[in-house]
Amino acid sequence: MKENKSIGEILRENREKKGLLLRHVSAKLDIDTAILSKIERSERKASKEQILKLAEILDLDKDNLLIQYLSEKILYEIKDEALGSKALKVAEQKMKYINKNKSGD
Amino acid sequence: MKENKSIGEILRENREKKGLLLRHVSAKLDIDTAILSKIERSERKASKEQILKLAEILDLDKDNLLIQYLSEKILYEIKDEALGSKALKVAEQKMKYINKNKSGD
DNA sequence: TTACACTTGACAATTAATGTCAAATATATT
DNA sequence: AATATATTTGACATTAATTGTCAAGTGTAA
Repeated sequence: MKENKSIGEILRENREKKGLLLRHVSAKLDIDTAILSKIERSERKASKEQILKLAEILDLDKDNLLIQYLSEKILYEIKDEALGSKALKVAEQKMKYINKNKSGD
Repeated sequence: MKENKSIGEILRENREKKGLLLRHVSAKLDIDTAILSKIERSERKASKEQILKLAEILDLDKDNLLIQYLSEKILYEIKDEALGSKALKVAEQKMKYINKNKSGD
């Protein structure tokens, strides 16, 4: 029941599945291979633009990849916080509230 | 059923309730009044340290204030994202997974 | 019109994010 | 073993975001 892959793992798996080298993909992203290597090993974070480009290059679903990316960003914010779980729940509450009241304002 | 106050609103309300001036509180925080003014009007974000100090100064529950603070930080990350809600849900899933598997590792 | 609290915006300093490059490590292949 | 290729590592440069100061402005009340 292995279900939790990091963005980095997803990117590496799919790059290798397509037989692409860091060199090939990083060229399309217009960055050094070093950075892509770090992104795949979760040593650096990608930018949103890079994620979208990577989805194209690797034929991955953009929305899915973006959701994974954003959720990692969220977790990064609270990773060292004892109250992280509670903060997440409150954020969801607020989100509901915002969405409910988002009309002409 | 007004339930959603920003951290800034909470801070201002409680500062005024105690009859304190920006000058008084900002001195304790060791910052310019301008910044505190901006924090209270949500024009700037406070730091975690400032939030904890403010909880002390204003006699507010630290955990509560911190949760509010963190949840705002989370929302800030996804405020312009169409997929924000979904990302939040996925973050919660991942959080559960992490907490479940956090033993000696 | 003076006094006081707060706000605004231009700017400076500091810190974090994002990138390059060259050298170090694998891992094959000859 | 030696060469070739792919990836990793870390020192460093550049850029962007955060966090702050300061001085002038606005609002309100004595």
